[in-house]
Amino acid sequence: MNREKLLNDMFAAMQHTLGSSNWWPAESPFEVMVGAVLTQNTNWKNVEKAIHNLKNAQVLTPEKMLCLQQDELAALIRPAGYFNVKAKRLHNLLRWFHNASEFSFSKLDTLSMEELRAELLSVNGIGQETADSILLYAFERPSFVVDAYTRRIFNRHSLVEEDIYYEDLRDFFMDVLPQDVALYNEYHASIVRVAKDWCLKKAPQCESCPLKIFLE
DNA sequence: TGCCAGGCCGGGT
DNA sequence: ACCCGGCATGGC
Repeated sequence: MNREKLLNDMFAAMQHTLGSSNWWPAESPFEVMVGAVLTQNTNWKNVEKAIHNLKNAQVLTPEKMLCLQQDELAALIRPAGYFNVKAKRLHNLLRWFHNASEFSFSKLDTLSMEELRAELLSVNGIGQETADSILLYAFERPSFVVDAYTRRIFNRHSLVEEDIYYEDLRDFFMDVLPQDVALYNEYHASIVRVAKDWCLKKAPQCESCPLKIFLE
């Protein structure tokens, strides 16, 4: 099979049906970073409530958030679940951000994408998906984000093994797609929308799914 | 009502 | 190299 053509065709089909997704609704790169941690294994609706609380308390800035006690931060992000671990993880991330660049996104421009990725992964609580989400949606680096939906959908289409490693699944896309931030942004967003709007329905709407024609 | 959501870590084998 | 329990709320 020609993986490059297949991935391009699947993307075109999703775009045709969905249009553009305008994804990761956030008012700033910093809000993206925070949301990336808060959404770990958590419904986005709950994350929105937590972010609302942070804005309401006027602490959605790196300086103020790092000044909060962990239990104060935890109380604010309570609706997002796992609030104690997430408060720790946010503080870990913020301490790194301060040490690495004094809370400046642009100061990290000198790092290569893989260097920056390794830095993020060194933070306790930042795993591969969270790191790639931050790279793509906050730093606007071309790092393809894969998640449980990506694995499920591409496995169902017999394109990858069900237990493929995160890194290998990421390479499955990055080895053939151009290193393009807008493309990766939209590709990941489209996969999530297909999963939610077709696959995860109580009665899956496979007949009308934009990816249907790519099933063997 | 119970099940699950845009994971990750630490400890065990 | 895997496997598993813990972490926790709100929506359906």
